[in-house]
Amino acid sequence: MRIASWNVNSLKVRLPQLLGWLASKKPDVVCLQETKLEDDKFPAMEFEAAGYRCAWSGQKTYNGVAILTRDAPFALATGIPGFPDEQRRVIAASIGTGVDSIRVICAYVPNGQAVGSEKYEYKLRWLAAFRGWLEQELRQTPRLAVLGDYNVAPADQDVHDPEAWRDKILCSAPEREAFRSLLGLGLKDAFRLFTQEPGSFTWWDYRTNGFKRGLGLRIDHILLGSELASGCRACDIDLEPRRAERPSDHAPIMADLEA
DNA sequence: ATGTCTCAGGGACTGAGA
Repeated sequence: MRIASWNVNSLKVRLPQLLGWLASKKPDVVCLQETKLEDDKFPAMEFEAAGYRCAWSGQKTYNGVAILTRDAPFALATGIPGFPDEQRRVIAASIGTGVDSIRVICAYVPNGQAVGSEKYEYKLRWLAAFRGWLEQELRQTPRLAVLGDYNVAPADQDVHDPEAWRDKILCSAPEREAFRSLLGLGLKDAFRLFTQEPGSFTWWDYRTNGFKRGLGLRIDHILLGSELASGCRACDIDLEPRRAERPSDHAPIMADLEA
């Protein structure tokens, strides 16, 4: 089973490219972030025609998340329990039957804007609440996969110029500590289960022409509970969509799981 | 490199957010 995550930066703009990518790469589960669509505008019909069932939680202009699955998703949940938030940033769904079922969480972690800003404080509060929720979910369902745009580059090797980014947003010590505390729950960073090329990134700033210059960060991640991690065969970043016309600023990441 | 892309409001362009 192949599970993927992609921050599409507007599902309206990226829908044709996403449909082409689904037909070409045939993932079984896809977590989307920054759909930027209100719920009544979600293109469920187009995805169903492509062979996917959907769960979504969106809003106007910003944020918005969705999960596409081959089989019908169940036990849907939106938002972090006990953390009231207007911003649509998380959705969870279960797929499969019996002992083979897995719990999928799709997350769009706040960007944080700048270290020390109000949005940064919100990001850290959000991540602390997120950790508490994942701890509960792991107790109920160890077969947990948490995919999304974490807006955190976990280590210097995930940054094209670590010195330039030192203590900057996406790289600051408190953000990295929050990410490490997720791994402390027993979750594994699927990408780092394998030998990877140096300079492997998932996001490049539009403004600096970052992709062509190799100026990227690895901020999109697939975290797996230990059981799923031990059955993970591969995890790769797909650069092809980032080379397309009108690309998202993010590339998709995909993991191949046993069963 | 205050660089680009996206959306909303309003009906050309500006401001938000990333």
